[in-house]
Amino acid sequence: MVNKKNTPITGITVSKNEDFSAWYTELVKKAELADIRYNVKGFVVYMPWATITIKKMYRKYEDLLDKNGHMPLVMPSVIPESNFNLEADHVKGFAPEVFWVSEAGSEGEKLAERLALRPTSETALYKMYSYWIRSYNDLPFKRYQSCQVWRYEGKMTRPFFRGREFHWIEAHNCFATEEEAINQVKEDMEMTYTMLQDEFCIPIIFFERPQWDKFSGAVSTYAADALMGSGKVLQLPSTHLLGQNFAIPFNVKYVDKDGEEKYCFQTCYGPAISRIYGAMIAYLGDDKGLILPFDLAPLQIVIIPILIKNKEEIVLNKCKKLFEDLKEKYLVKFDDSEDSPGSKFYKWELKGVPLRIEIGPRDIEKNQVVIIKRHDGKKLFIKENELEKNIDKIANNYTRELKEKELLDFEEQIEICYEKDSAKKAIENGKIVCCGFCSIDMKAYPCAEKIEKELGAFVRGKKVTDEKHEFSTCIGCGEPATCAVYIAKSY
RNA sequence: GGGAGUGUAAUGUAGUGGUAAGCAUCCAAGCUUUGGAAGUUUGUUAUCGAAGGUUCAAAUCCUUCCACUCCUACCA
Repeated sequence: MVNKKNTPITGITVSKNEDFSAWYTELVKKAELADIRYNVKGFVVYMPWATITIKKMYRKYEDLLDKNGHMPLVMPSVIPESNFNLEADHVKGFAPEVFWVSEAGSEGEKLAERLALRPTSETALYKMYSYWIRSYNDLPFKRYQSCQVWRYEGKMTRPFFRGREFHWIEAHNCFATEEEAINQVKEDMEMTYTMLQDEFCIPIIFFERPQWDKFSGAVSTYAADALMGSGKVLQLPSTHLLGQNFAIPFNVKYVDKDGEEKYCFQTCYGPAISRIYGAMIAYLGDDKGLILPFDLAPLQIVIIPILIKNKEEIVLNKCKKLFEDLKEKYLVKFDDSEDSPGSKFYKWELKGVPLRIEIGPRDIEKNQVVIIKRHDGKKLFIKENELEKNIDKIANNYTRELKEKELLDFEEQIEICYEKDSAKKAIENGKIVCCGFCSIDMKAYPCAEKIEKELGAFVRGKKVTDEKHEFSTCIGCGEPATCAVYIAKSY
């Protein structure tokens, strides 16, 4: 079969390297991940192909939270204004992006009290926590919910990355001591590494955010930045030490062993699954389309028959038998549609199916099948009698291979800088800058503002673990440095 | 929040005041095909983003709104 000149292009037409934005838009549309024709800004339809993977991601995350002692619950999606207003910094941070429900019914009757569509659930949950938590026997108290939240975003929305409605998990925990709360933050960070790096193949690094960049109402914020290559980072899950900032206004107290009433120490953790999905498909995908970790693919194996006139039956039978053998263990499809083989190859590569099995008359003569791996395009010829064993091996190795291929060495991405000029150059060269800073407290904010403006990049914070680099002076003001910070461009 | 652009069928487009709109893809039916995007025949689908306005006459000109795309700012 010969490719004709007027062949329509149903695949992706732009290169990811040359025009990332256009590439992503085409990927979302052509792989049928989201439909943006719903016509409400920032609200998109999640199509089955994305929804299946997102549900699998939720399942993995929820299993891990369960294992670490969290219990699931489901909160109402509206929050009374009086509740919402209880913690001053929190209100200040979130009020500009709240959607309000203010009337109801065909006459447009005003509600006695406005209801916020939750932008996050602290102020919904903690009202209930004050009922539920009575004594030290109730602690630690660990809950999570998987839900949608709404934020009235400014101009730029993009499917999965940033919507006015997004899908996440939020975990909200209460402890008797600050130390336990700090340990929870550490556990949250470990969970994040397990999920994002090991399961979803996205390289990340955790930073303690500067005080001016923390979650509204928190004592401190620890956020994972995904390393998207060429020095740019993307904020992914963050975990927050809330101290007693919410416990006091919401009256989240317990009676301790000594009979005294005490306020809890709280933490919250918010992995936004929809954004993680966006980051994953953006990071792993290539010019042919999606690439997915094996466990997360809606379809893991597709079998494509190569039909030659008068030899159809033997090929079809062989494919059917293989399909029957594989379907118990894997998500497998036998694509016997009328399209030509080539068009099927393109289609399933676009969809990111990890393994493609081709069977044609020539293979049957040689007692073999052809297996092609999506993530590296490698073609394997497997003898029929070794098929089962080999498929298991290939499937088991797929995600690990993908992770190794995509893992970035953080140290290779950074450049140590001692003054502004070299830092500026490093940022321009697509590096993450590591430098000395006066501090990450509010008093360093003017310093950060100046530097951020000059470099066109942001102070992401202090690295959470094993900082190796030391600096004597702050890159902004020249005063003695108290810490090393990382500066990077962000998406 | 600031800037630039776009809106005609499911999709991509032609159509710059005068016949309710042409083409291709998709989709459906048939025949011939099939080792990287098949060919062919027939058929279905649009009151031109929405609402006003100008005009004898509007997809086409004007106003407002909505949505989308890109850059910038912010967040998860």
